[in-house]
Amino acid sequence: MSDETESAKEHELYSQRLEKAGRWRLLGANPFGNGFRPADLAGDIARKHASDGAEQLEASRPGYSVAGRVVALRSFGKAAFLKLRDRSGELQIHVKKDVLGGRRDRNKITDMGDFVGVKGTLFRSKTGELTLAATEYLPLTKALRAPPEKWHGLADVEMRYRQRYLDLVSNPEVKEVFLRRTALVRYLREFLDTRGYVEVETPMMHSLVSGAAARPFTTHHNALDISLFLRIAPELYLKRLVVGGIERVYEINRNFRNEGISTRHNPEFTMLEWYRAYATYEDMMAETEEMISGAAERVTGSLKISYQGQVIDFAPPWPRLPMAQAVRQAFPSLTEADLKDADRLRAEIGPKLPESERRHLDALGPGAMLAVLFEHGVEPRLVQPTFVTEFPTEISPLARRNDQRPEIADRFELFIVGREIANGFSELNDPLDQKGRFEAQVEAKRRGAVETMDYDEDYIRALEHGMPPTGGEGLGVDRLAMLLTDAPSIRDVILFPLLKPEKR
RNA sequence: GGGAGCGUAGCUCAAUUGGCAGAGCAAUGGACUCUUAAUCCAUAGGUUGUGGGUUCGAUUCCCUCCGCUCUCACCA
Repeated sequence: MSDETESAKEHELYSQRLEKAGRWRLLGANPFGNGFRPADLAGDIARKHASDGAEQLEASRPGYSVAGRVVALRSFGKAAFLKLRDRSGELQIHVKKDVLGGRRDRNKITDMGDFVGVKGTLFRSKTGELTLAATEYLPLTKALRAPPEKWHGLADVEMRYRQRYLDLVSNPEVKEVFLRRTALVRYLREFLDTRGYVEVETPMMHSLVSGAAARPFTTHHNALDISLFLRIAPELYLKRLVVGGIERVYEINRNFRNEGISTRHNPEFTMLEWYRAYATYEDMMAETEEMISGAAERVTGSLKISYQGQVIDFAPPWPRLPMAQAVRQAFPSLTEADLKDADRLRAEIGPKLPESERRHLDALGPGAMLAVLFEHGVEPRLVQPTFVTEFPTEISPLARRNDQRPEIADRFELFIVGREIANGFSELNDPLDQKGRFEAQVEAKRRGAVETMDYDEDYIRALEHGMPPTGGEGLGVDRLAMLLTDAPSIRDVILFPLLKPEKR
């Protein structure tokens, strides 16, 4: 540790452990050695013998070898109990001087956090705990830094995110959260795979901004000397694949959006997008109900979960709520005709918003204004799973127009605990209409809007070759993981959330 | 960027109206061959985030800056 910013105390603790590593070497053990191959797993042993009595074990004396991190250490000078943790769980180890003979000092130079390998026989201690009595005790890796406080664990929020490895060691429940997230992703893949969807990987570096309303990160390719954008969505590439005949296709991967960080936003986040030829947005809603309720059941064991004190019931079917209807319920003074009048809507919501937000309203048309009223008046109240339907076409540049009412799109969003979890629609496969929508986006960008899409000529060309009628959807995997793990912040379900670089 | 809060030993936290900066864990030395946050004795560990101000005296009150958390905005 050559860091100048370290305190004298840190240096002292580090030096002590480094010195002990040297003592390991004197005893013939490499403090960073390799080659010990445990035959068994601590947690498996504990489970296998959970109901075995002391006499039974005394008679059979089953032998095992395990390796793991020392997470508890109680020394008695000539004997010690320590607790070993490996990927399967924990097991207590008993080390005795008279058994280890000449190597007895090894337990004296073991610290919390070290990795050791142990061979021994199983017995029950006087207090009844299943314990492996060491016949061999081998230091494997010296931890040169001490773990966090053993009782309270690591509490500093920043340190937990920045040094996630310590968080995982110190707060065992954190590992459960991430295992559950992994189980969720595995379930999503399985769900789609069994329905004939093909998983693909499309570019993350785009030369155009497309597929969502967001500001991109910019990067640069040296050899080609071109600017590239980290993708904000894979949407247009996936639909090109539907054009190409991959009629059911999905991708689970990262999107990058250059925006603020909050408990619900990380600049890189995981999105599932899936597309299904010959499906409508209504089919997608049905599939979403099946997928998410199935995920809840698989991952939590129940269709009813508790999220931050609220009970969420995933049992389908979920209500379909047209946006205009929802807004009229929330703002009873508005008439049917008012909903098509941008100025009337502005007058309704404007005074309730802070100045910083109000000035963004001026350029918005009636569809976008309706969405603003929805976001403020309705969204936070949608606690139970709810599909909001009949989105204005104005804010849905990639979605198919409704046949009867061209001002609305065949689109829905799924809300749970006031958050958008998924967004799906019948895809716009009319290249002429799509052209016009892109042009409107370009025009908006020219007027100064920042979160608009570029005109994608190749995508238009693809549509001109013919895309079958298709339903598509995007689902925020992190946000769903939050719900299913009862996590208050998106940072709790992302192993390494974006942080400012550490000041040195 | 706005607002609120926080910053004390390696970790988790105390410190009365502004009056000598403390505890537990971890560490070091010692005792202890059945512990479960082991126990007991002893030791060491601090520029109270930074810089300034008020005061006889500041962890405490005021200001600057830095960092973090929450929140609003941006954004799904």
